[in-house]
Amino acid sequence: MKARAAKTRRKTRIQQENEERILEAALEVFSTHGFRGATIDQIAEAAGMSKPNLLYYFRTKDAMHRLLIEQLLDNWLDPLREMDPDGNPLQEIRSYIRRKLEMARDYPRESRLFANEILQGAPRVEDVLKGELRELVDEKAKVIREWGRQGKMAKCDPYHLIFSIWATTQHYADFDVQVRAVLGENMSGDGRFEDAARFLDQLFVDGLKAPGTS
Amino acid sequence: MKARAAKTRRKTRIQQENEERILEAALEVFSTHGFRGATIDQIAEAAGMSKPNLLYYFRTKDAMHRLLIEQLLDNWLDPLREMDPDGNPLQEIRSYIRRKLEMARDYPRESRLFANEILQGAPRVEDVLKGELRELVDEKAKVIREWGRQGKMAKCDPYHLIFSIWATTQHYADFDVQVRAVLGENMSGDGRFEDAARFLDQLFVDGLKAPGTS
DNA sequence: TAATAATTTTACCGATTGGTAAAGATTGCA
DNA sequence: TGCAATCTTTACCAATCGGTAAAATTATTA
Repeated sequence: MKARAAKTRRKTRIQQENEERILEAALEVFSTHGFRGATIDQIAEAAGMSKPNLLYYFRTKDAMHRLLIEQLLDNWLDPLREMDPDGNPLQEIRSYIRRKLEMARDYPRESRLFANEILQGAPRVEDVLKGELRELVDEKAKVIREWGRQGKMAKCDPYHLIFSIWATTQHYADFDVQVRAVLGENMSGDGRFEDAARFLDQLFVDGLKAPGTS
Repeated sequence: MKARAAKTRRKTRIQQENEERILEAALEVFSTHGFRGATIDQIAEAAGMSKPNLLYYFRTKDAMHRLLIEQLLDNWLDPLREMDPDGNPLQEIRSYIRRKLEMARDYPRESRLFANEILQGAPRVEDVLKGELRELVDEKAKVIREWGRQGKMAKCDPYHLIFSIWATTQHYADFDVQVRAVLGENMSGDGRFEDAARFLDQLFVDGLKAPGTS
């Protein structure tokens, strides 16, 4: 071991590459089988690596999962954070929906990883939900309620509005198989995405206009 | 073995009771861990039964899961089937949402079982999705599109409308942990349910009124 | 280039997995 | 009540699980 403090030891090129490959493979496997359903052997094979070699980089199955969830939560709340209290309400909601829908399109595995975690009781993220997430939602709920009070949009329950936006957008990632089965495989992903965006705009944006507005 | 044909042998009282207990336990375990994450030992323990004894009634893990999924799909499509082409469009949509929401409240484990299955690629129900489900949705989509054409409700993409109803209602079962974390545990389940119902009515029913209608 | 650090492989471990064989206990019925 | 059918238990199995030890190999650097 070098004299340099272990905590700050720079990452090797090989280490960098392999950790990336492993996390990519782990995301693939965890997102489709959940934590308990995933096996280290599966992940190792997907990463093109022997199991002991994988375990040289991540000492436990849990370590991989924990890191993935951590990275995920960082990005997951960003779109909601960006909702601007001083912006145009319906425009802000429209942008939020659009961003969430883009995430469902571009990062479906991350969405499914999260869905699996919640579905299975959120044993590894409960504190984040009750802490960071709840605070952020409380804050934005106040903003939305104030928008309603000022007549800038329809009055509605802001919590259930946010839930509905989460549900409808993430649905396209989490229930992708079902969506494809119903719409048929012949329509392109982009086509589905545009149709969904148009419908959700109509539902949420037109539907939540302040009464009496054209 | 009796002379009576094996296929039509009547079920014993004990058999009846134990199969029920097993399916109840299996639903509990499968719905929270998914197929691969669930173990027969877990199910047996939840059913208060030894593993070999359980396997006397269901010869494989798959057999339990298959039966649960089968029973589930039977009920799952009923609310959509009940949507009446000759009824009042917005009232029909309102009732459909209400029924789906009630199912999410009363049968959350069934909802999570289904969600787990879809999330994990629907390996065991793909044919139902592409067959029965798709046909039913196609049929109802035509009805909704016709309602729009006749000016009885706003014109919108019927497929994405149905997806949105599924997503928003099932969200309360599948993401229950998250909903509770955000809303706090102090609100009763009934309170949450009523708030959700009110919001979804506002979003879908008010939001989809025909343009120019009061 | 030699030595040292980083990486990979081989061989393995005890625990748990889904499932079986067969003996033992219980039940229902003639 | 006796006996066959049904049910339950005990004891097991091979395969897979998450993870380890340590030797063999490869890359880095003084």
